[in-house]
Amino acid sequence: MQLPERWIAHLDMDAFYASVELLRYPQLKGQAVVIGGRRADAPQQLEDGSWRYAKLRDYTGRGVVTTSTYAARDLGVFSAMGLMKAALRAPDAILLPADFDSYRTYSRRFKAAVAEVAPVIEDRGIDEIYIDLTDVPGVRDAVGHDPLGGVKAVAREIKNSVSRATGLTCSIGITPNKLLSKIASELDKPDGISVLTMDDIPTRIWPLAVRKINGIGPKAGDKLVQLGLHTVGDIAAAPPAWLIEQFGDSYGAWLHNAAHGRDNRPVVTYSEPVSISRETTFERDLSARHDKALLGQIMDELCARLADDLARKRYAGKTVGIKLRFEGFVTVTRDQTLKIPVTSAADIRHAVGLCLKRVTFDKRLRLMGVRVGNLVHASEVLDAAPAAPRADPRRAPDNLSLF
DNA sequence: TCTGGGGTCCTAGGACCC
DNA sequence: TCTGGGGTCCTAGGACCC
Repeated sequence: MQLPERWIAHLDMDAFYASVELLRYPQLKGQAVVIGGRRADAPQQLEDGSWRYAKLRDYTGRGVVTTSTYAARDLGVFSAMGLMKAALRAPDAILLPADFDSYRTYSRRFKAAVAEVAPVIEDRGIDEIYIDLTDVPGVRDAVGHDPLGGVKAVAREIKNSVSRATGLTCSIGITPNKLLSKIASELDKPDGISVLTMDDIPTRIWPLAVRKINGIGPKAGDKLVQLGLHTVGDIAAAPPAWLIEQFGDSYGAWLHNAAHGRDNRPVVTYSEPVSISRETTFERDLSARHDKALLGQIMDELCARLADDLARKRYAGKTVGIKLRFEGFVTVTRDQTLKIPVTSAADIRHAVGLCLKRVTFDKRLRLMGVRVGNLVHASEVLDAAPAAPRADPRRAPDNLSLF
């Protein structure tokens, strides 16, 4: 066996949100539970101390499944599925609203627990991370005699540490790179460890569906299947020149490399945010004419929350953007880059007004969002700089006239 | 039964400058 | 007096991910 230059782990918490909820409601263990919906759906404790839960069948609205327990998945309920659709498949499943504060707490805990064993960690969101194990003593020292054994022992150590800190299980894939590890962590889920070398690609990776590769989404997946390529092995066997013809220089070449398990991206332990945003989907579609006041109010609220986020994270941004989604799911964005970075709700709201002027409102709205990009640290913004044009609080700014 | 909210990255065209 | 070639910034849309 050719020894890899790196050992990269991908750690994925098992049904993370649902598992955190089961710590709070252990009596639900084994049941079909779906996370999603509104705060109003939170369980209520009755006088006799027992709990009353919302059932999926009683849900009405536009929410989606955030996560589900494995019992719910057995009934065909998966992440991103509309709750109304999920209710058809599992009407008796229990519905719990998402509690992101709690999930963030457990997220910090599990990452700290991993860092005690292996400190080179790349954050990939609330419930997964990449870990570079190459220089972890238990891995490095085993290279000479039993590399795979050393890697597995460290993986067990990480899982034990996570379990002690959180009471939760996770699945770990360990391979020579991030691409393969991401796939490997799913091979033995939940609570599993999978170690793969490049030699395992033909037997363990090539039989998998093309969508198992991180970076092949619904569009590329459909196109590949349309072209007769169903498995990763099918892509690997395709002539690279043909892939490039079909998918373009960049993506075509990437597909070829990915199918052969090649990926040299480093584990990145720190990154600055690029943008911060807030958006909301309405309970019912709103008319720019009819619901003007309400839309103006919602936009004010979004700007206020975004300004809060910026202040809390100590960022300012030079580009303000809006996102509008109309009935029919047609999405439109408009950006406005300013001379001076903004932080205040009023300055954001003013720039939003400039963006809104460039949109035609001929359909009802389903969603509105605000984003601030081109971020700079708040400390780098000169207070002495001339103030950006501000909305006069005594008068409705003219941009409000659009709503 | 239509499809949340928070992100990143890529592409492609036009403006503008040298 | 019909028109090159970069580089960079801005904008809009879209794919993809958790």
